[in-house]
Amino acid sequence: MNKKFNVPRGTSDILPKEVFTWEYVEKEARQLLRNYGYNEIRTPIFEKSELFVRSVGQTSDIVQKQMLNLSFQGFVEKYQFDEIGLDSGDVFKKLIENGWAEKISPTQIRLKSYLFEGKVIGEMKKVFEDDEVLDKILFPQYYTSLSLRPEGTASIVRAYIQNNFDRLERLSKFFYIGPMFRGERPQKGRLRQFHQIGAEAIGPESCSPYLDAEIIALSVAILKALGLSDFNLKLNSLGDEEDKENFSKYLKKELKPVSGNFCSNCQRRYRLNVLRVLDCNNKDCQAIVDGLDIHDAHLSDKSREYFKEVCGALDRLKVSYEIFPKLVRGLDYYTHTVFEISAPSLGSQDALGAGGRYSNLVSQLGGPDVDAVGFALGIERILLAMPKGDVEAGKLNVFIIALDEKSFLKAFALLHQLRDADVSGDMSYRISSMKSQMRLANKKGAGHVIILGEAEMQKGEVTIKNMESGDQAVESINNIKTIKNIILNQ
RNA sequence: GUGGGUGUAGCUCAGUCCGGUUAGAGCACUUGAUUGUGGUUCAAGAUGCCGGGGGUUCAAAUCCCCUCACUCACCCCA
Repeated sequence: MNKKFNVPRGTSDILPKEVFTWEYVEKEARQLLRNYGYNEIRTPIFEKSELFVRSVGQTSDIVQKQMLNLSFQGFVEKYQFDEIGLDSGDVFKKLIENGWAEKISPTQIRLKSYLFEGKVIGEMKKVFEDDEVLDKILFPQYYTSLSLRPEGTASIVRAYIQNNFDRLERLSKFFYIGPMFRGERPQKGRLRQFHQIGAEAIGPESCSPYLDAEIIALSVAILKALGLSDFNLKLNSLGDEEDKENFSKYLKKELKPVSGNFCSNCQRRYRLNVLRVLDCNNKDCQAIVDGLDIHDAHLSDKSREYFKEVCGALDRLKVSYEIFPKLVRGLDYYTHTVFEISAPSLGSQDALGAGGRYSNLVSQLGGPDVDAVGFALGIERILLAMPKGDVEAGKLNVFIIALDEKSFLKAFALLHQLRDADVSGDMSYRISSMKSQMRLANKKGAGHVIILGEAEMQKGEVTIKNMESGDQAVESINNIKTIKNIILNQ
């Protein structure tokens, strides 16, 4: 016997009976998104890896260990400095001067492991003052390859910039529905290929607290439309870039004496991105952080005012939320408003959706200096949290039963005439007993059955049976219109 | 990357602790219950490398070792 294949780990087939539910979710979401003035955009499911490195953030777990790199012969080149725009002579000269030459292997693997041990970044920073050069040396693969998208925002922003939307309109509102990919260990509510519904509002006029509120209200509205009610909305503001910077400094200072007590992850976070220490789940880390009394002191007056307006707008829309000063999110691009919607019923992977504002991402990716705000919802998690009721499966209008060879030919032709007239129908392609064909018709959920046998053939008629009432009618086989009307109960 | 759990019929599982006839159940499937009429009921039938490899034994689904897959949790996130 030949080898039997299974789906790759962390992926799954969405089978026909499940697709009805998926279509329902997508339909409801599309409807609402359009009601709110968002238009669908479809971007490739892979992009240059660098796009994600620069948007999601080098220090994020997504980039460091979850990105699925595409590699095939002739595409991922052996790493060469000049391919990523570095002068190799320059780089090596500097490295040799600083005694680093022997630590760098051609593939950079050794160097990367130094980074994860946290030993290298400070040292290297002294050698290369330019962050981008350092990046290219440390993560060359991200500058020479493609990756499956781990999230949607980066691609949308890229498309916004590439297509010069800022010249076209003052505010662009996009939504997307599609698969995302992360190389994590799968578990309940976490897959390597998962699907998101997301929306982004980008443009010079996107900096309004009412747009923050709209985005949050919209994500809540979609969940409610799908029958979800048991979820919590956590809200926070990180402030602008400067506030974030100040907050980081403040945290570094406050946490310095106790930083040795953090879990190993937070040891790294402390050095690379202190904010992330705040949402660590480790008990010890939480205890340390809880002792800090985090409030909104890190926010400038302007940022605090903005956040107040967002909250006010949400109040007006009667969207209930809870302010969570420790909510920081794992993607580096967020500024100001961040939010997360979680469902306690989901277990450990409880985030149904999340989002926030990202004021600097568009310009960071080479676009105009415009603001943006958005959210993403996880479809699989929505499905897990949705009330279990069955979504109506597609039913057939008619099932045609042919009882012998001669009637089969007529039946086959009739079936196609009806299909062309917008009647959904099917038949058995094997002539078997009336009983078994009736059973089949019933299983397919056919509303009516057309019977064609010797008796009908002689008179040029068909028998039409209503499967619900059991009533039968006889009609001329040539009278397609009347047959159709009976079948569709018109 | 680190732990725990589970792999037996198409599906959901019992049987494993304490080795012993022919490995079971429910659902699903096929056929039938007098001529060409479904759902409910009844009857009959088909279905298994007991995840894979190795070992112990007269004898292994059952005990031991290895391995693979799935799953849950840590981590991280949607």
